[in-house]
Amino acid sequence: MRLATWNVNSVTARLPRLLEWLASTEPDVVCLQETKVAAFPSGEVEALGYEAAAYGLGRWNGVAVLSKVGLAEVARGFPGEPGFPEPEGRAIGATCGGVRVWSVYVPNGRTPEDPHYAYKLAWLGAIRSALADEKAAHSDLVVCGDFNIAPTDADVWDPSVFVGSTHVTPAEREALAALRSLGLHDVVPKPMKGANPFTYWDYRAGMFHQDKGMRIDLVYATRSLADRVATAYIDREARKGKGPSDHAPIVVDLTAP
DNA sequence: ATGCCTTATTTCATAAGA
Repeated sequence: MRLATWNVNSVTARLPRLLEWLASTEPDVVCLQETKVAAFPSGEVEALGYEAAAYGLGRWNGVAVLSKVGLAEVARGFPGEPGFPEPEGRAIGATCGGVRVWSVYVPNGRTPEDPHYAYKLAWLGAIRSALADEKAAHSDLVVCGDFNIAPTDADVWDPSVFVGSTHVTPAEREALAALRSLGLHDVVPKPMKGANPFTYWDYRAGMFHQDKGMRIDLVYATRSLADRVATAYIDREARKGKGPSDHAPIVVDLTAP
């Protein structure tokens, strides 16, 4: 099974590139974030053989799961999920080919002083509880998406730039560790060029070309799935050229169970 | 970088992103 996750930064703006990428990469299951639509373009991906389940409430956020291997038990949001204060489209779960898959878009946090930061930590605490239940119900569980946290200082291009910023604070990293303590393992993808497994580069100032990026898109999988990882890579080609997302997709190939 | 791009919208300005 080929599994992928990609923050597309608007599925509307990215639709031609997304469709081209799906056709060439041929993932079986795709987690999307920041779709930024209430009405997902299901017909376009269905034409490529995918079923689609989406959860988007407006101009911000929005997540989806696409699958060629079945799409069952779809859950939009999770029990106890906080809002800001209203619900946001930040998590969707589905069972695809026997694997329980969640696509998540963790709140950004903005700054450690911002109410959005407290919301981020509360949201992470709440999804940990929900994922504990998910793991009890599904032996093969994978949580993919834009976590908006760099797990270590090696996951940002220059730690000194991020001192005092969100995405690197101890509380955020502890929230990630709490997810791992459920028995979820960080599937670190290989960069296709250079040494850094970054998945996001700011649009400005040639950051991508200088490889000044961050690893904030993560794949957290149960041991059962992590042991099946044949390869995992960051498709930096998808970050190139005209009209890219500011995130690159992660592609994970799993051997047969 | 106190916003050097990009997105969508309550558009010719703003909010948000990380």
